[in-house]
Amino acid sequence: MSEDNAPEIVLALEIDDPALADRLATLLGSVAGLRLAAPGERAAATVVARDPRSMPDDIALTQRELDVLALMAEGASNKMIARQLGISVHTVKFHVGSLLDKLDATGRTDAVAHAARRGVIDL
Amino acid sequence: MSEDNAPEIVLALEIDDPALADRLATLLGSVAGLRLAAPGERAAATVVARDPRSMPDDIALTQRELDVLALMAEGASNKMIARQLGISVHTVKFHVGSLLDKLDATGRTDAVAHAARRGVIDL
DNA sequence: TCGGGAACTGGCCGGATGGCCAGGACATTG
DNA sequence: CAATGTCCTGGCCATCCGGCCAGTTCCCGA
Repeated sequence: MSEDNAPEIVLALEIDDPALADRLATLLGSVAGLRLAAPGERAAATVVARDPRSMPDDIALTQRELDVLALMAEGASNKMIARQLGISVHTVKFHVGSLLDKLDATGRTDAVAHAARRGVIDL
Repeated sequence: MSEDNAPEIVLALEIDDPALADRLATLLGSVAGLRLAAPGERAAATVVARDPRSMPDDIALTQRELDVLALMAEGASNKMIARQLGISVHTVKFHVGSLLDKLDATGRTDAVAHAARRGVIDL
């Protein structure tokens, strides 16, 4: 069908882990319609992978805390989160407090930023 | 050779351009050893492409708003931002208000999340 | 059986936040 | 010059936030 109207897609790699980078380069390099970017070449898309070592130890968040965190990232207020999860505002505050503590954040905005930075959530 | 005991590499796609996203999804979806991530699934790597033309509106933020936004993303309170920028808390609130309006956010957490999503700031 | 963690709820309170009103200074552009 | 836009400041006020105290149910592991 559409082969010639679409030129090769140039992909750049930004992978911290050398092993993963090598595997991806091998896999992607042999795909027809794809080409890996030369150093400095402008790519249509970039494959990025955060360094797994940047995540110390899994920051043990409970399921409920993840629920609350996700809604926080949506900009939801405590009241909204409470309604959404069917719990009381007090309980939401309780979980938010735990989140602030575990994520070493000073406020909910900081907590979401930290969580996003660490890959705990995706914005 | 390298014994490929390695499982599939899960790839997430974050492509602004729907056409490019579709082409990449088709190409990458048929590569042995690769799998595209389900929505929200944690991926080993992410393919990103920010189409500069996809945000021509560029959400016209003034320099001062960008200053405030950056500090907000650091989790700074209005008082801290005021001290940092050498302006009054009222002025900070003013800029925050403009930010909330321009970014269509309900609060500072939402504003930071939106800005990060749109690539206005990097967490 | 006796912790202990997770989840949940309540009250209280100081401070932060955001919306609204008002104003002035300063530079760029028509 | 006048207009526009950015930046700055002030007050007022309803609401929200986060921290503190307290308690209750579960369920799991020592």
